[in-house]
Amino acid sequence: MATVSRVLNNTGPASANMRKRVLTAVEELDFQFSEVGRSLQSNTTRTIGCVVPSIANPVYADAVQGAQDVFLRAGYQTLLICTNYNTEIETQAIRTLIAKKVDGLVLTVSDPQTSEALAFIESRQVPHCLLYNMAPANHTSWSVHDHAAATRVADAFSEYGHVQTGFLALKFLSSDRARQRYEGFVAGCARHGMPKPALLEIDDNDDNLTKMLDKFLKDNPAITGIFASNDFRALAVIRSARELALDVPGDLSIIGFDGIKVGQIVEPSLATIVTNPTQLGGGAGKTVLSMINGTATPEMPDPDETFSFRTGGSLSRPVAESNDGGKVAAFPPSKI
Amino acid sequence: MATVSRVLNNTGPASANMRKRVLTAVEELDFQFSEVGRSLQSNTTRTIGCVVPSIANPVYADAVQGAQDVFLRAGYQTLLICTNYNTEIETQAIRTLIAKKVDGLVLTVSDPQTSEALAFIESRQVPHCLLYNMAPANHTSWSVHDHAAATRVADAFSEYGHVQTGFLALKFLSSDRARQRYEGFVAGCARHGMPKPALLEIDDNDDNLTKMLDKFLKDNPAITGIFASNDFRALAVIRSARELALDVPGDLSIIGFDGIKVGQIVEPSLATIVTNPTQLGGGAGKTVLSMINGTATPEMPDPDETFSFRTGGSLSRPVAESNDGGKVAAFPPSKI
DNA sequence: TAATTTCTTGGAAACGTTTCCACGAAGGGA
DNA sequence: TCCCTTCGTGGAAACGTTTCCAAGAAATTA
Repeated sequence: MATVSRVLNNTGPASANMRKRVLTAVEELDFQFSEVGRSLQSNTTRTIGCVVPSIANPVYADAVQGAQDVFLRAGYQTLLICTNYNTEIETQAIRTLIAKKVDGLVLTVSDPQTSEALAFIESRQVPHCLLYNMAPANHTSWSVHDHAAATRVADAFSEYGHVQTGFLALKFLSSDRARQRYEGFVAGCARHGMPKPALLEIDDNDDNLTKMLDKFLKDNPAITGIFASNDFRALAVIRSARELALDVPGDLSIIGFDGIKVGQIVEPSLATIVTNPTQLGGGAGKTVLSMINGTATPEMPDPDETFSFRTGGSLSRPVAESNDGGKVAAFPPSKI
Repeated sequence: MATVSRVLNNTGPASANMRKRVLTAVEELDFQFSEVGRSLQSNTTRTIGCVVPSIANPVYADAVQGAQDVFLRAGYQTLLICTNYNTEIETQAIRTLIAKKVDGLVLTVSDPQTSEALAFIESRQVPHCLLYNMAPANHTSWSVHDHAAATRVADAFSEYGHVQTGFLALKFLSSDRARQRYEGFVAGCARHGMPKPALLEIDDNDDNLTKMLDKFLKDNPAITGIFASNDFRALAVIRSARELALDVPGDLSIIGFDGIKVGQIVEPSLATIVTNPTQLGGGAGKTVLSMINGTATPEMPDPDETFSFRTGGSLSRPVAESNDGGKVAAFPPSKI
């Protein structure tokens, strides 16, 4: 048995004869080591836990894929758990993953400040890296600098001559990410001397988005641009605007967030903040691996490089102020 | 030690006093069983392997999510591997998963007929269920009945008065799924007395789709409708058509496949085959669990219920044949 | 009170590895 | 030829559980 271990792992000596004997036996029995026994002995599982809210959201899906690729290349496998934005599942998931002795964790928690899961991880000293969260002290996180990105959106609206804008998000700005975006956007607007953006909060089922948008625009008639908290909602707003017989971008300009691929395929194309989920997921993955192996941690991108602004057909100067035709207005002013 | 095991697992007797002693010790030491030791002893890991090409594709992402939800509810966790359509990784992944002693497997392989991975699984007798594959003998699979669905697309084109159509797919119809769709579409067209659809094969990077589409339509001037092998490609075709100054659906009708959400948000909305990846993933998950527990296998949906056709603004009667305005033509004939 | 049963507890083996260590067989030098 | 070194091999312990079994304590019965 000891000999077999040595031969198959190429550790320690073995005569040529013995080597052959072992190998033929392995062949014959179709033998394969049990990783469970191995893990017990080595106290390592070559498995990384990955916890995200939902991979139905392409942002997380891409991030998970990015991390998973990194892990696979390094010989690690990925134990995936989707919490469906449920804190209990989140906590439970972490407990189980740690009981399963994962070598590390990549995770997006609902609220890093209060997360039981995160506290538990700390107490167990498991190598880990956050993803899409604001890192509390003593944690590292790969995420989009939401605040700065949202400020950039305000810049864009300002450059195109918009004054009164709106911000569309899920009710109660439920995630810390949404809050960051809202605050960044507010700050950006303030910096340009624009009035504070009006807040349009919606439910997740956007059945009545058109009605809500209608009311919102009637309540805030000066609004010429809306920043939606993600691209899907931005596209939904465009559709609703269409139903209200509003011209996008002439009557209403829309900017999204995330930079999903379809945004460039549709008409009008979507002006948006482009992010790189795969890169973030991969980065978080590499960070965890570096913690495990004690190697140098990969350098994180500059916060301001975690996103970029991409203009598109959904953004133009407001018609009322524009002195050229709608078609031309779809192009950015030369300065940009 | 034996006592601790009994107390914590509520198996076997323990005096009230002892019970308390154990529990306080557990509390004090923050003790938690190692699942590794447990697995070694019980020969079970409460882990299911899940192998798909890529979760960047929302179809697989949703399917994985569906399976994962089922597993989580049943107390199982999911070891996810994305193969990036690479057969070597596929084979390697399966080997490792089996070495890790997963209790079962849900997987999409590139070609079930020749898959080494699948053969390996069979030889090891691991409970498993295919997903989005045509099941070879002795295997079960949850998948869309691609052939029938594609036939349905031909029906739709026929109902709307189209005669010459085209089929757009990746080069060489690389997956068995794409082949099934092509064949089903061809069969459907034949049944309606329509000529055989022309085949437009593209690369994955659709930079030059517009050019290829242009040439394709010039080579086949009678074409009035295109069936794209998935929704993203359908949307891309719509964009390219727009660039070629073609009216969709007037000059060219488009039907997609998958039924992704954005299809309903964009303008024109996308006529497509709607599938339910979450349901399929969940079904495959339940099937594996039933194999593990020896319970009754869940009933699979009728093949013809694995999809439905949803019409949309991208499909109408061809203008040349239409005797009413384009707007009205966007609605289905009353018969449907 | 003694004998018998029931209840509680801890020892030991087993699961499948790896690693340390000791033992025996070669081989080389004197 | 004998001793010493080197090499190859297998025994044993350890990793953390669970489960079987035996032993002792307590409770019941005669």
